[in-house]
Amino acid sequence: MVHPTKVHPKSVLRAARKTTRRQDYSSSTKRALLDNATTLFTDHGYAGTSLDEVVAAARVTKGALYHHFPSKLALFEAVFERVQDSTAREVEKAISASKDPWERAQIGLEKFLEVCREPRFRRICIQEGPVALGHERWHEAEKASSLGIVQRTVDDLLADLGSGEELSEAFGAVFYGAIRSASEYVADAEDPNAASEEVQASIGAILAGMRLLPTIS
Amino acid sequence: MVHPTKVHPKSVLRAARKTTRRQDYSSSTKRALLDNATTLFTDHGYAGTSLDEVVAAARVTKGALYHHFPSKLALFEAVFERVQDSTAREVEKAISASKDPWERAQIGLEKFLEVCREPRFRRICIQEGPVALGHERWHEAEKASSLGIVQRTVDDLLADLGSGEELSEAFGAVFYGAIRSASEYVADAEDPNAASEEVQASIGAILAGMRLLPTIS
DNA sequence: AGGATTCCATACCCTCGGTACGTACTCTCA
DNA sequence: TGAGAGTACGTACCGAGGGTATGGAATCCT
Repeated sequence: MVHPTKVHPKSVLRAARKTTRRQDYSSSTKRALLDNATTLFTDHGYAGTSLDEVVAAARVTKGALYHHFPSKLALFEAVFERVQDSTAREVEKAISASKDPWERAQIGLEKFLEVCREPRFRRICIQEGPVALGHERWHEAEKASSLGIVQRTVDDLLADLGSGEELSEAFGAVFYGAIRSASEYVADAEDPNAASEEVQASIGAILAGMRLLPTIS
Repeated sequence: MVHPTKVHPKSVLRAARKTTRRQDYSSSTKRALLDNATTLFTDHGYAGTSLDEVVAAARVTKGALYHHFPSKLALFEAVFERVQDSTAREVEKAISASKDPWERAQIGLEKFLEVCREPRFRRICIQEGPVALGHERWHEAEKASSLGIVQRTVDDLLADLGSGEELSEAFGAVFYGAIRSASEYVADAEDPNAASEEVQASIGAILAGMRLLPTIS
């Protein structure tokens, strides 16, 4: 887009520093808005948090908020994507430790349950997400993130079994729902550690059973 | 609570007819409110429907609404419970056709997926419910309804296998999540009939695998 | 018959998302 | 280096919508 024909020396300096002080301030207030909005959305949900609360927590005014985000929904969307990305990256990184698809599934499940212990992802991405963004947009976003990870993992399992590929998407949806529900079961439990073990044993049993099947159809 | 010592002849007549004309009018407008609120909540969600729309559709005013329901949330709650109850009863009735736990599971799943083709239950009880009522209240309601059915079915399966009872609740949560997610997979599919078959085959495979396990732990 | 109660309408209040506009500060560029 | 342009906000206000207060008409009780 930008085609500077001549480069001013000062511009060179700024190109080295990459940002101006002004931009630093700006991105700092934007981060403050995102951070505080994240905690407020996590605690009170989308409809339950007012923008006045957000800007007060970030120590700015609505003018600042609406300079950075065109609407409350856009603010939530930015929060949503940040939480989603960080979670997905964490799980993906843990999974990459192994090559065996069954081990990867187990590691991924364990890591996912661990991440969900903190309510951020559960509340923002699982509970509020589909309602605030709409089921359509939410599903698209999940397909590119958590659901995508589950889908690829399931595909690997089916490939290892050598059958059931035509049920790939259905299995992906089923397992994703199972994992989501499991994360809430763990979060609601009085003893989350024990609950996590239970859930891992349950899904582990399901996977073990599938391995025993001669073919899947 | 009520201990009528003497029964007035007129009261006897009303006891026979069971309701007065006035009560008929009242319950009629209440039903109109519930019906229209149900379709509006289904189409636009909880936050997306205004009470003005509801009362306009029911051809009454906010005075009438607030006479019957103390708040918007209470209105939603009434709608929620009605949809939830009718759905649960339908599934329960279908399940009762068989005694074999594995067959009951299959029948229940099929019926549940069929019921979820109509968006009422999905939107109101699955999507909006937890956000509008709060996760706590929603989970309690589900435990007494759909989740309860799934839980009892799962318990029967584990009992038939003769192991895994200590994982009962975890399995219940996992399967319930799987089924919920499956219903949305079916609803979003271009060919819901085919998608329903896929999902039933997937969960069927999972159940078949579990039957092959010597023990579950 | 007359008071009590139910059922509902009307008018109003308050919160909150969003907009219009003003302003101070900074960056650019001659 | 200083003046114009643009950025990053702050302030004041609007309108939609949930909720309330009040009143009245119909009905029920005795």
